[in-house]
Amino acid sequence: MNELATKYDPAEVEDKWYAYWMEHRLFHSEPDDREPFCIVIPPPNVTGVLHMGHMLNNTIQDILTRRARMEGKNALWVPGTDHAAISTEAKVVAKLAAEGISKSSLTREEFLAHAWDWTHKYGGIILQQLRKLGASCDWERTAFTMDETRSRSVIEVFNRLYEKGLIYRGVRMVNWDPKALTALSDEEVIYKEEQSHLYHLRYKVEDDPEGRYIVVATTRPETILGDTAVCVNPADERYTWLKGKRVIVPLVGRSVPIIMDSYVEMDFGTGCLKVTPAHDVNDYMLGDRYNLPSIDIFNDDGTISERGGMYVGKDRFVVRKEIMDDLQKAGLVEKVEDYVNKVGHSERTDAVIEPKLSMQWFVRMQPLVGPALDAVESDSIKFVPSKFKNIYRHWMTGIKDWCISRQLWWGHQIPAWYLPDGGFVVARNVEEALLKAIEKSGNASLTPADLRRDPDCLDTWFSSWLWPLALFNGILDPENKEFKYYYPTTDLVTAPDIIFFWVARMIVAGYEFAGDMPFRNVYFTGIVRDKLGRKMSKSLGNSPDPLELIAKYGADGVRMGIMLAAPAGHDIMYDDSLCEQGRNFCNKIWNAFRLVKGWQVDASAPQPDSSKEGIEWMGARINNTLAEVADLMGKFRISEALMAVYRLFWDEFSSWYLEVIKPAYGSPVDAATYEKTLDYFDTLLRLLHPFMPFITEELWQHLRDRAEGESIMYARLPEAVEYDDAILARFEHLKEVVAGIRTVRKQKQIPQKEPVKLFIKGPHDDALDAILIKMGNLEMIDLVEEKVSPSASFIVGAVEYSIPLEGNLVDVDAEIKKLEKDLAYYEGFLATVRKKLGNERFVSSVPEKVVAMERKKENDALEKIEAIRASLAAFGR
RNA sequence: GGGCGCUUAGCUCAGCUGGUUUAGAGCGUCUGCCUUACAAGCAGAGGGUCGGGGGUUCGAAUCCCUCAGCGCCCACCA
Repeated sequence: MNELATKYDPAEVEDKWYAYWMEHRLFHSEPDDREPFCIVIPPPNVTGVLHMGHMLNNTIQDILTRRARMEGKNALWVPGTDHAAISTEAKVVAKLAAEGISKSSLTREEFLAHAWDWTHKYGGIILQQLRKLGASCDWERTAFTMDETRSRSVIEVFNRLYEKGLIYRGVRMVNWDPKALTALSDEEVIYKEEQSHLYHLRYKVEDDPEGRYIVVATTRPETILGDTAVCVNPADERYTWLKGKRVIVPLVGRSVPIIMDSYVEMDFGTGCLKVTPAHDVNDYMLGDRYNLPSIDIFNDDGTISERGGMYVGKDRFVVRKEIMDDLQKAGLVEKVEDYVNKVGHSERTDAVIEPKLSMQWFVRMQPLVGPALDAVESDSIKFVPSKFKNIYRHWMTGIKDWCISRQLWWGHQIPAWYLPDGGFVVARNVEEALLKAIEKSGNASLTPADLRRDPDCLDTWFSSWLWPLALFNGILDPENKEFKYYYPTTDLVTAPDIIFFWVARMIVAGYEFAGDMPFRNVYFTGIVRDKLGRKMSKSLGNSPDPLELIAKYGADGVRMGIMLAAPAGHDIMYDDSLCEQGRNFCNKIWNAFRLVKGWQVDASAPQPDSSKEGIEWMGARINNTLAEVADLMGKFRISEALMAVYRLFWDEFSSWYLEVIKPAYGSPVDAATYEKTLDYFDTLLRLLHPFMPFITEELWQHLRDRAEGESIMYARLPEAVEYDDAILARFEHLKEVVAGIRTVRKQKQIPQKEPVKLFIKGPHDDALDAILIKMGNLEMIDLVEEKVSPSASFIVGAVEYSIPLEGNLVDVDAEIKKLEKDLAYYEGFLATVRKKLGNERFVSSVPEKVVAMERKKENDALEKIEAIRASLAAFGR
């Protein structure tokens, strides 16, 4: 094995092992007698590409899945993609536009053909990218939110909810996206603070002999075209004289009534509110209450319509400027103030949302949320971190109806058919619709051609919310074996920004359609930010390309890098240097392997005592970490678990254990030590595998002879067994002694190769003497009553260690200074301990255990102080 | 305007049902080393009094109050 390169080359092994895992179908899972473990992937947009958020998210899912598999569970990670209605349709529309084709010139079928072409061309790229990461998804189960089973599930669910009276169709004020030309749900509107203006406009009082006017403050002057009233607070004495009067809308010249409603805040703006019922949620409410006409002045794309009467065809933001110019010229502007307000933007297109009155489909959510709320409240479904429970509860308790219709073609078409003479039926297909239509209309001569299907599609999330159910066909065939085995799934890993869009709704759907939770634990990742704390985004250009990172650092290195940066419950401050650390760690593992496999083994060689001692310690140390990692993983503290393994491998196994058992150069290692070392290496690789699948498979395969088809993926993770804490404590003491010797060597410039003598004064445990001699390169250890001079000494615990030196090498002043510094420290410490112990109330009111601990501290400090004093005395102090 | 969270070494974070040797880790920094597994490395060292202030307690990074800064979620003041 000596011909192995000194550096690990990930490119050489990653594709090889991924192909091997695929070839042997090692990711595939079928129901059996084992305990199931299941994760369903948050389906990425079918035509999307991998970004850092996916990297984080999927690395975590893979770690959880691989670990469960190695714990002997039947682990399944189901991959898939989302049709992403709005964003995919927008991409296809843009692509067609580039070719000079407008969507409106196409039939629905033609457009969908283009959309499917696009999906087949770009769809699944992201899943290929996940393979580069090492994702152990069961690709045989890859699903799509618009495939046959998922589509039928969506239609079924729509029908069931409709039959229960939980889906209705009606005219409501909805959020309109003038760019995507569709209605949106409330959740798809992002409110952003914007620097804007508050325009104070003059409305003349109609037929007023004195020519009086009132001043109305608005942020949207262009909407005066749709004004149908002006409202003041009835308690506002400034405006009592306006009662019963009418005012003239500036420029427009329309006469509108003054209405009085306490909704208006007297101390905001001028206390006068213009009312535009068609374009503002609150104005709509006022219009409703006072029976005002509603004038919709906008076209769907945000330009002014014929009904606006002026500026027809111009964009709303252009009109805002123009109308202000015209108002200015007409002397109808009182003043313009700077003003910061919140403006709703489309989550997908970023277009400014226009409140719009329109006919849409809605789900009544309130009757559905009960069990979902209770499940999280009672921790039946566990949220990690738990702070998201508050956010969830707040949303659920104030939940509003969900607008599910979208004016798109790409998606699940709403299963409603309109009858020729009015009315509609909801059905699972056109045949069923026809039967229902005939029954409803009493017209037996109806044919499918007489029915017109609702052209709109459903919100993407109306299919996503069924994901864990529909993946196992749990909607259409709830008694099937797979659904019964894998559902409820185990963990869900997702970003917190889709808690309402997706997580909450899945929980609702789980209880509504299957009577059970969709998953037991939800792990919310942080948001990946750059090292300046900015969210990674395309527009900022601060997001590295994950595939380039993998090419540079290896998939294992990148996985480790991102996990090191991802403490539970925090955003991720990502920096390339973390991947570098990951890559370096791979190299460390690689070289440890080169060392061990490079040894000659001599079956007849005796096992040195130092190796026996080292083996005993390493066994305990590994068990210690096994337990720690199990505990941390159970709490989803994944980066801490990784760090524990990292330190075990690097600091304990490589820096200590391997150095302890390493044979002299050119000498063989004894068989017992060698075998035990391979065992330990094997265990460490298993412990590492969920985090770094590729390098661990590569080395595990080479560590011993493996049969074709064998994989570390299915090697069982050892469970921690009992060990003696004293072994660990003893070794920690030894490390300090060795470090002390090294420090003396460094200060006195004594090379490691030159053996030294070590004199020990104080209680000495000789259990690790063989290691001490080897690691310190000691020619002898001697227990003494009095310190030997001249020498350099150091104290560990209450034991004084000294190395005799040529007199001229001893810097007496420095030695004394150091000892005095230590003495001061321990005397200070002793004082604080004694202060406690001297306190009546402490000794009488505190558990005995605590007092005993303080007494031990006191005792240890005293011993230490005594040792230091003795040392100083030897220098004549 | 509500609600939640955060502020601990240069950086990123543990510790927080108060007492586990007058604060821990990784990275970075500094000082020696190209010592035949690894310079993507080895060995050693330095570094914070726990955002400010007040309080409770025998004892507080850990509990309470308050101030400041940062972040997130929600909300119809145009």
